[in-house]
Amino acid sequence: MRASRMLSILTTLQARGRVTAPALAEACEVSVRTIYRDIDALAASGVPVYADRGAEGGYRLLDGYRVRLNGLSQSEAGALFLAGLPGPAAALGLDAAMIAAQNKLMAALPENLREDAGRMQERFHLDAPGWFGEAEDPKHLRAIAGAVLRGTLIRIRYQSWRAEKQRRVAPLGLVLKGGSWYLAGQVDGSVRTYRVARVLDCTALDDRFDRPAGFDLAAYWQAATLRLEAEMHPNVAVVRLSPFGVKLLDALSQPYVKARTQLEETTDADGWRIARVPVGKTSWHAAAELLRLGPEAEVLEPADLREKMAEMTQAMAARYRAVRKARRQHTLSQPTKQS
Amino acid sequence: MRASRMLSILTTLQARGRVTAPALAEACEVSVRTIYRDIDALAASGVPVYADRGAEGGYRLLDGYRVRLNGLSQSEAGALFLAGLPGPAAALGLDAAMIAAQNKLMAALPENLREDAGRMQERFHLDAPGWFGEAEDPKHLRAIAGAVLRGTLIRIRYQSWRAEKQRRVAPLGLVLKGGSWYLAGQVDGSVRTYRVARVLDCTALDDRFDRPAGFDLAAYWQAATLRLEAEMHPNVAVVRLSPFGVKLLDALSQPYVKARTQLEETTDADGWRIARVPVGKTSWHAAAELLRLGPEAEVLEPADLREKMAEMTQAMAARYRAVRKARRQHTLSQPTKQS
DNA sequence: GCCATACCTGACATCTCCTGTCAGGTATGG
DNA sequence: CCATACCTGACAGGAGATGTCAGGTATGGC
Repeated sequence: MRASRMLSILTTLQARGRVTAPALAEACEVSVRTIYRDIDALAASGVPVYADRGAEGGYRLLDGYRVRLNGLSQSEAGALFLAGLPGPAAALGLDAAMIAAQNKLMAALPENLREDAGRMQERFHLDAPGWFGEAEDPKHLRAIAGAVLRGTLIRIRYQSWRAEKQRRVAPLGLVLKGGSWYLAGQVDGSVRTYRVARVLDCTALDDRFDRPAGFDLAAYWQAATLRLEAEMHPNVAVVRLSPFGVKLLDALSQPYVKARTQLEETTDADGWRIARVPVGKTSWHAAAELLRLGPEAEVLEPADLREKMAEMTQAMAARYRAVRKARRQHTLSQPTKQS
Repeated sequence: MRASRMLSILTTLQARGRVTAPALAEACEVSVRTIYRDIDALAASGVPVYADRGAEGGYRLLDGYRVRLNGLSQSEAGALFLAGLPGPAAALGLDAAMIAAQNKLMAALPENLREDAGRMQERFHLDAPGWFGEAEDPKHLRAIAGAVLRGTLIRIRYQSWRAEKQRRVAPLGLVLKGGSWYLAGQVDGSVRTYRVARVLDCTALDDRFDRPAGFDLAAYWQAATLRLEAEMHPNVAVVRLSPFGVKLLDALSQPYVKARTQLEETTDADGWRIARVPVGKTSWHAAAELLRLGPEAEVLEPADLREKMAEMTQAMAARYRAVRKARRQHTLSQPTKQS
């Protein structure tokens, strides 16, 4: 009888934190004296059980002892600590919680696995923003995160690239992409993506919403990014490139564009090649990308883009030429007065 | 006596996996029969202990039961599952291990915390590459990761932007930045950064190395990125911008450049403003960035960059003008024959 | 098919330990 | 001061634990 009772006491202490002897006596249907004897026996067996006398008293286990993790393999233990996003956790106000949780997790691991886990933790690092980027810390991230977890509606005032709008949104999930936070939110039955940094105001509502059955954030995000990246490059420019221009395009293009650029194998008499390059929706976007290639590229099609390139390059050349002439006349005349 | 023995048996089973009755009997200094009785009692108490008869037999606990996590707060449990990098874990060959570990961790959580943890897991997502970027899967990542964890040297053949080199490296840590993997490695006493995708060959050596005392990967990486980002923009261009040019610069620049661009408050007679913009080390890099602004910007200094801009814009304008003239002559003459 | 190894069970004699009650002490917070 | 909780020793009575022995079933390796 006693043996199983002691197990029961241990389990109860692990699960409930602090329990009084009278409570344990009632649960086990024995006297309080017996419980005191059992607690003595547990302590003698090595279980770090502690007592608090007085009102608000009772028995409890040493913090940390309650946590015990066995049954993980070496790589499993290490993989757990590959995870760990100090930056995003801090952005969400969870840095202290994460540190505490990881400490407890570490303490719960057997000694041999603790070393493996620690090694993984100190030898891998995640730096979310790309080069020259910066981690965002949007004003309303925590409020939105809270609503995401609670499953309650929010009302946001949002600055889209066209205008300012107000929306009542069901926040389904948050995504961190290249250092920027995005909200996947449902409005009027469809799921949309909002850049959290562009949320001007956010009000948490008490109303709950029905989360769409089977909503898969990762799958939604993958589809959404493909769609948006395609939308940002709806057009294709036919461009004639010098050999150096080919290299420049490769060096200056992002993977999305690189992957979809079609370069002809054949060269013309001058050694130039034709390429079909995805470009932005407006002629300004498209022109900006292609202007970077300087005189090593010539836009052939579409005609309006070609015209735009011609206009812009004439204007640029004229500007530099005008200043050159003005400066040449200056050097021929008397020195200008300083003001 | 029996009660503490049963605790001991339980602890042993949790720690060791499978143990035979004779072994337990020896450890507890009782007869095998008594152990059989104790196991019966444990099972009766609800502990899921299982027996395998025959050679390679023994007692073990139900898998998963061995794992038990208490003592975490609600936010701690959630924060643990904010972590979780399926992409990088897969790249390192740890996806299966991570899934298994997280399942076990989840199973070890008390019921109420399991819901919180699951909610965090399904409502937050990390997409490491920035927009239009792609997740790398470098050929030698796993070999390098293995050496990082073992603390053994590697010999790599590396393609720097200048030439191909061979190095004997002490791999100290791996960093994932914006979807790309970097190795922090020690060579000849100093720590350097290598892009893992540019490693052409990697040979793991058996030699161990002394890890620099107190090496902090996160601190090293922060310093290294600041240094490299500064190195990539060693110069400053003085640029005159139209009102639209100011907006273009803001829209097209990355945060690093935006943060360090100095825009004068005053405008000249035409409404244009002077800006000091960090630019690349070569005139080509610098020119490529500024050409994107089209005729809305005019480079004033440095003189050589200005000269470069003048040359390039003359050349570009001439190219489009020449083709225009050629096409105008074509339209005035008889239609060209199709071949 | 044999062997070694492991789990499994009942019976029995002997011995050890567990339990509840009672009384009185110490500690703590309201 | 009071209520609540831990703490300890003494005692009578009762319950359960332990080791030995014999024989059965199951499993993998050779």
